[in-house]
Amino acid sequence: MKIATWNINGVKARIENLLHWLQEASPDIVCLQEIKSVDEQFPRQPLEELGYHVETSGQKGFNGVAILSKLRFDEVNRGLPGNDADEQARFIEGVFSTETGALRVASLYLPNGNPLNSEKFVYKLGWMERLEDWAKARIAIEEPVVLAGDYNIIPEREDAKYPDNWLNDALFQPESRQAYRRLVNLGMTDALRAVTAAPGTYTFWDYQAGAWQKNNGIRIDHLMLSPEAADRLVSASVEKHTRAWEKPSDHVPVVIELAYA
DNA sequence: ATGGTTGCTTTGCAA
Repeated sequence: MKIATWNINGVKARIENLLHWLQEASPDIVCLQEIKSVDEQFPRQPLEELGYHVETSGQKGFNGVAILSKLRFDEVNRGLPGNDADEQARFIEGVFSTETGALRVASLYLPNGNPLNSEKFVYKLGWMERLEDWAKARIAIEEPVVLAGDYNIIPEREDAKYPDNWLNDALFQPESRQAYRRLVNLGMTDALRAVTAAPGTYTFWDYQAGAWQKNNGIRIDHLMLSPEAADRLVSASVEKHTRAWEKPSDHVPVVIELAYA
């Protein structure tokens, strides 16, 4: 089973690229972030014509997440628990049936958190505490879980071409990296890190200042696996070539293969 | 070097 995550930076602006990539890669489940669309305007019809079930959690103008799946959704939940006042659309999860039971897949868009010393950074760290609680509960019941999305976190120096450029950025703050590390210490596996130890594997290149041409990238899109999901990990890869397409997203898809029939 | 680019709520804001 192929499961992907992709921050597409606007689903309406990116629909042609999305359809092209789905036909090329044929993933079974795709977690999307930054759809920047309300649910009513999400272009679900061409995706359904490719055989995908579509579940969205959108909002006007920015944020927004979705899951596309060739498998039928047994269950869908929107929103990360732990703060009823949080109205930002950054989390959706689906539950699917496999031959060995349920598989849970979540699509998350973790807050960027910039600038530092602002409410946005406080919100980021609070959101990560809620995510940790969510992961703890899921790990405790020994359920296979894929927690995929744009984490807006550079885990290690080797995950940036120029790590020193990010020292004053929320994506590379010690607090952000420690919160990410706590997920690992709970037992979550960073799928791409587990498969490829090669430095220089990036998932995002800024639109500005020729970052793509200079390979000035960072690795911030991650698929974190619970132990039961990690046991089935076969491969992980980055769909880097999509960044060179016309009208690209600034992120590229990351794909894992799990051993399900 | 405080630039540079993109998408939406558009001539500002978030990334």
